[in-house]
Amino acid sequence: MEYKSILKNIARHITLNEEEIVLFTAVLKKKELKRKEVILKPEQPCPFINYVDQGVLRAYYTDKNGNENIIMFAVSDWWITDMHSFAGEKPSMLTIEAVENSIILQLHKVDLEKLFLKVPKFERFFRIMMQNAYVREQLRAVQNLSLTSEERYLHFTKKYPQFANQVPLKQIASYLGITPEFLSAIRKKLSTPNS
Amino acid sequence: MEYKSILKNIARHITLNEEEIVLFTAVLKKKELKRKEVILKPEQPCPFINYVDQGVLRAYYTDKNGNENIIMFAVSDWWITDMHSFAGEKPSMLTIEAVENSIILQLHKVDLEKLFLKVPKFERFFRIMMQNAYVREQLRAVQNLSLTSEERYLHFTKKYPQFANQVPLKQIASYLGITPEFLSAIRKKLSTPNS
DNA sequence: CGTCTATTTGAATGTACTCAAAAGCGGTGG
DNA sequence: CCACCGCTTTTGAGTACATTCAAATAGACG
Repeated sequence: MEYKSILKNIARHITLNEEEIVLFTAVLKKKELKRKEVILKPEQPCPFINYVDQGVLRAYYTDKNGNENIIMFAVSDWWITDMHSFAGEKPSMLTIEAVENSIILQLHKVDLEKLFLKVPKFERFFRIMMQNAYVREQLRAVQNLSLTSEERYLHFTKKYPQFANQVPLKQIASYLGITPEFLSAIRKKLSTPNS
Repeated sequence: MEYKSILKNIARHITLNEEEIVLFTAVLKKKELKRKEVILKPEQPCPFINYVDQGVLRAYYTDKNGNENIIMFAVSDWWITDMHSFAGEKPSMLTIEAVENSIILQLHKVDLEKLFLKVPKFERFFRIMMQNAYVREQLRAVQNLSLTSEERYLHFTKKYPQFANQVPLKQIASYLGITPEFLSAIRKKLSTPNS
């Protein structure tokens, strides 16, 4: 079954019958992405949300100096989009790109709006999903304000051990809001038996 | 009408009939808060969300060094809670406190759950509310990663001019993630006709 | 008016950045 | 299969941004 993992993801919060499953899966668009393939560029509209079936994606903001600031990673079983653009139908600020070869399922906004009307349970599902996303961001804000760079790095590797292996140091540094050089120095310090 | 502003807030996203308005307003609990009055302390459960009818509230995290890190402010017509604690029924990490004399309307979790069953439209309302909260946090994350302290301060005063007047400098510094001394220096620099 | 807290000032310090260059690593083509 | 290319990671020196600490000044509230 192609949609096994996304249906399991949905089932964590709402229960769908056969008919609803068909309605839902019918609007999903599967995409296979190659490493470094970009699915969203700044200034474009972002009329879809993406479920990561396999692989890793990242979303980043390119600032006026040309630096990439990584806002989030998404591994298997995560959802990722530029929510600001998706919800408000505004031009995107972010780039979304595959970190490695990946498979995603895209859900388009028009299809989602129809789905809300036909199967109102999905309002509940997305309410809970948004709530979780908000909580995650709020926790991240707490950590950025209260922890040092070293503590944030340790917390990151503990919380997302899969990322630490799949994602280059440079990108982890960007996510943590520090330079790659400085993260390299932190790693060195942590690896030397403290003397 | 006591509930005029909260009903207008709701009406931005869903339409309620007379009966639904009664059901909703019946579960709201009005509270008058004095300056510095605390409505949530760390480790307590947080079974309510708060609508700010008048005044200003702040939510902050107290780290292991005893420093207060302000996560958010809420002025009139905003909602505030420790969403991590509210949604997950976990002990709170935050303190929520009135910055000045305020009036809030509290909505308790059990009442909200009942409301979701009786009036499913509220799932939609809170879905949109969570979505907006998530977008706000994501924008803040972008700014924290890509702007300097000075730029963040300017952005803050532009976006929330009401806060800059109602909230002490010390708390703005805490929200921006810098020390009061340094914010004072930024202000001084900005006020001197650049020479 | 006096007390308490917030803000400003300045000096010394530390954290993290920039820039430049070397070393490592993976993929590709000859 | 090895040599080369491009990109990532490491290293180090010098610098800038932001903090800590201490003390003076200003403001707010009872």
